[in-house]
Amino acid sequence: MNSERPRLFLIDGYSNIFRAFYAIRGLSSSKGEPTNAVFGFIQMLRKLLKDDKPEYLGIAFDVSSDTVRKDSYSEYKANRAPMPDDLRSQIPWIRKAIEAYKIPLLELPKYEADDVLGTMAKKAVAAGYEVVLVSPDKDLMQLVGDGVFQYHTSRDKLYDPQLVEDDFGVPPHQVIDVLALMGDSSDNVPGVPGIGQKGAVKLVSEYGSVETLIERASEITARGYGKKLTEHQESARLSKELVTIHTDLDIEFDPQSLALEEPDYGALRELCWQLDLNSLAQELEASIGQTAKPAAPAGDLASDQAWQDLVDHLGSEIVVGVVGTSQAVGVAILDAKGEPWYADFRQAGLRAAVEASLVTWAGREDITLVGHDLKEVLRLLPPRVIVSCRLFDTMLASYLTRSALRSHELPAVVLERLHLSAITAAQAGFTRGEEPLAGDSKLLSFAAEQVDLPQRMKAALHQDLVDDQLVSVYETIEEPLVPILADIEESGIELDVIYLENMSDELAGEIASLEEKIYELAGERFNINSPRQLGTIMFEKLGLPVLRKTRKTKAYSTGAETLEELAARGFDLPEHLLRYRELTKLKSTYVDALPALLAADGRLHTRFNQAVAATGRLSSAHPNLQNIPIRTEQGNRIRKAFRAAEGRALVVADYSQIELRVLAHIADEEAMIKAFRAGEDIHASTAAAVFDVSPLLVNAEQRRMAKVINFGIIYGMSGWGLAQRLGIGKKDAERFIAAYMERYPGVSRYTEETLAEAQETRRVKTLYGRIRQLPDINSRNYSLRENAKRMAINARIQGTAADLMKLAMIAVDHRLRREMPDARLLLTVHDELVLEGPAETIEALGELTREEMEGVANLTVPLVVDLGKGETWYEAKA
DNA sequence: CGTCGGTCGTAC
DNA sequence: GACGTACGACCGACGT
Repeated sequence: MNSERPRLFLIDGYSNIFRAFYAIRGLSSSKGEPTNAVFGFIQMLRKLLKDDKPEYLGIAFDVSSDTVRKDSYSEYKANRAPMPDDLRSQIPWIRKAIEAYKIPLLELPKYEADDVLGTMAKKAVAAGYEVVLVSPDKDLMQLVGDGVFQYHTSRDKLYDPQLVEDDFGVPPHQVIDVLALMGDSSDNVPGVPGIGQKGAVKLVSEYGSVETLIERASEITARGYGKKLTEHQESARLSKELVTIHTDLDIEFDPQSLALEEPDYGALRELCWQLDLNSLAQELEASIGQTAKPAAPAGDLASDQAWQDLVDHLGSEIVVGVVGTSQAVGVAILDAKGEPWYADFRQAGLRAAVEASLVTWAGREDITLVGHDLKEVLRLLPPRVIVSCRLFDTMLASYLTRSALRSHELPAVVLERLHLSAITAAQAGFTRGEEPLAGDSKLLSFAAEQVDLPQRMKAALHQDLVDDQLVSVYETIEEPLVPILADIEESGIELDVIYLENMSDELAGEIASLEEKIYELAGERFNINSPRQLGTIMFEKLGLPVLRKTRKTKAYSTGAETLEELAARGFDLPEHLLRYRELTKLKSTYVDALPALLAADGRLHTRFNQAVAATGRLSSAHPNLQNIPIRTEQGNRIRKAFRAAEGRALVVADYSQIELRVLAHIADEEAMIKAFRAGEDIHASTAAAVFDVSPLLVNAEQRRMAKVINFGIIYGMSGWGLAQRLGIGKKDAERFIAAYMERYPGVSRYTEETLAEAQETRRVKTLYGRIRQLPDINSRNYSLRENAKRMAINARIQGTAADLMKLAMIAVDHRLRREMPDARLLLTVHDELVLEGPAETIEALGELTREEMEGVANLTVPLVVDLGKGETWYEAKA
C-alpha cells in the first residue's frame, strides 16, 4: 500500500459478526449468555487497531431488511434464515463495544452496508485516501482496485486486484458477473440454476460479462450452459443487478468524523467483566494501567501487646486470614476501623498471642470469623478445641455459588467478584520453599489483601447464598465441616517409613531387571518413561501394529489399554512395559513420595480441599491420600504402611454402593429400591433384570457386565462407551441400555428430568440443594454440550453422595467428642471413613461410626456400611 | 532453571 | 468424540 496517503478502514459490521459467531463455539458467560460473537468481534477490532493502526475508521451496518433491492425484487433475501437467537442477543453488546471504541457507525436507511461501504470508498478515494474494506464477504471483492483493498482478517489477507483474481478466479470488475451466474442461496439471489462458482468463473473468463454470455448463448454447448443461460437470462440480469454494489448513495464523506479516537477503556473493561470475558478484560486492564486497587499495606504488629490492644476493640465479626503457603508465617486481621494489620509469627510472642485469641473466639457463639479459607486459621488451634463460633468463609461461599469457576483461591474469586487482580502468594515472595522476610513490604500488602478483600466480598457472597437457597447447605454441611477437616489435617496419620524403604529397594530391584529386559527387546537403551521415545521404538523401529493414536497430538498411543491389546497379540515388549509402568508408578508416586512428605512430627498431614471438586466432593493433596492403590496386590501393599499409633487401631467404614443407592432414591426406581431393601447384590439383580434370568442363575460374566452398566449409568455413558468397556458391538450395547431403561424406568425418567432441568436452568441440584452450574448445557458445540449432559447426570448422584458423606462426618465427629474423646477421624475417601481409636474399644468405635453413617439420612433405600478393623489400613480394609 | 501442556495412571 | 470427580509423576517444549 502507498503509505503516503491517509488510510481509511471501513468495517463491514454484520459479515464480521457472523464470521466471529461461527468461528468460535461454546463461549458463554457465567450466567450462560452466549458471548462468542462479542468476543470474536472485539478480538478482530483489537487486532486491527494494534496491527494496522488505522488513522480513520468506520463501521457499516444494515439498518433494516427493507432495502432498495427488496423493492425491485421482493424475493431478495426472503430465503435468509433469521439470525440465530444466540447471535441476536449479542448484537446489543457488540454495539456497546463499538460505542466504547468510539468508532463511528455508518448507516443509511434502505441501503445495505455494502452500498454504504462502496459509496464511502469511492468518495474517500476521490478525496485522496487509501481505503481498506474489512470484510470476509466475497461480494465486496468487486470494489477492489484503484486505491481500494479488501482485508480478510481471519485469513490475514489484504486483497489487491491480483490477489482477487488469484483467489476468486476473475479480476474485480468481473466479480459481479460471476456472482450473478452463481447466485447466492442465502440471499436468495437466483443466479442461473446449474451454474456454480467454477462454471461461472470459466464462462466469465472466456466471454467477459453476463450480457455477452446471453448474447452468445447459442455458441455455448458445454454442459448445457448455453441453454440454461437462454432459459434464465432474466434471472441472470436481475441477479447481476442485485449483486452490484451501489456506489452513488447520497452520503457525505467527512474524514473528520471518521478520525480514530482513543477508546473508552473503562467502559470496554466493564463490558468484558459483565460478559465474563476475563482474559480480554485483563488485557484491557493492562492497557489502562489500572491493574489492582492500590491496597494499603497492613500495619506490622510489633508485639503481643500490640495484638492484644487491637483485638480488645473488635466487634462480633472478626476478619482474619493466615499468611503463608504450606506453613503459617503469620496472621492478618482487620481492626475495629477496618484497617489491615499483620502479626508475623517470627516475632516473639505473636504466635502465642494469636492462638490465645483464637481459642477465645472459637468458644464464643456470638463471634463470627470471616475470611478466605478459614480452615487454615482453625489449624492454628490446639487439638480438639470445640469451635462454637460462626464461620463465614468466602472461599466456601464462592464454591457453593459459582460452581463453574475453575478456582476458588482468593485471587480467582477476587477477579470474578471485584474484577481486581489480587497479589498471589508467589508474587508476595512465597516461592519454592522461600518466604519473604518479616516486615517485607510485599508481604504486608499481601497480608492486607487476605483480610481486606474477603471483607469487601462477604456481603455479595452472602446475598448470593441467600438468592440461590444455599444457606442451608452452607450452614449444615460446609461450615460445620471446616473445624473437622482442620482437626483431621492437624492430626495426620502415622506412616511406616521403614516398611516403605524396604519396599522401595525391592521395587528398585525388579524395575532394574525389567529395564534390562526391555532394552534387550528394544535393541537399544532409551528413556522408557518417555511415551514419545517408547512410541518410536515400538511402532517405528520394531514395527508393532499402531492400534490407536493419542487424542490431542495424534502421537502413538502407549497407554495401558493399547499395551494390553498388543500383549494379547503375543508381543513380549508390551507385557514387560505394563509391569514396568505398574512398578515405577508405585515407586515414584507412593513408595518414595510419601516418606518425603512427612512433617516434623513424623506424621503425614494431607490437605483436604473443600472447594475444588465441582460436584461437592472433597479432594486430598500433599499427599493425595484418596488414590492410594488397592486394586493390584502389589499396590495394595502400600496400605500396610498406614498404621494406627501404638496401642490404637484403625476402623474403616465404607458406604456400600452409595451412588447406586442415591440413584435409586432420587430416581424413585422401584425395582432398584426393592433390591436394596431386600439386601440383594445389586449388580446381580441388575443382571437378572437386564438379561432376563432368575437371580439365582446369574453367572459371573453377566454380573460383571451389569456392574459395568450400573457404573456407566452413573457416569452418563453412551452405547459406544459401553461397547468399548464390554468389548461388544455398539448395537448390543445399545440393546443392553434399552433393556436396562425398560427394567428401571425410574432411571430413564431420572435422566430425562435431569437433562430437562439442566437445559431449562443451566444447573442441577443435589438432594440437599447443592448446585452445579452447567454453562455449556445448551451449547451448539457437540462435545461441550454432551459433556455437560454427562456432568448433569453424574453431578446430582455424586454430589448427593458427597453431601451424605459430609453430613456423616459431622455426625460421627459430634458423637466422638461426647462419647469417645480418644478416638478421631483420620481420613475420608469419598465413600469411606478411616478412624483411629484405642485398640480395646475399637469394636465400639466401629459400631458408633456405622450407626451415624447409616442413620445420616432417611432415604427410600437403606444406607449400609461395611466395617473393617486392624492395625493397618491394609488389614482394616480387607 | 521454572512453567505449562500432554500423556499416563491411581483412587472413588 | 464417545465415562463422572480428583491429584500427581514425568517428559519435553518454551521462555527467562
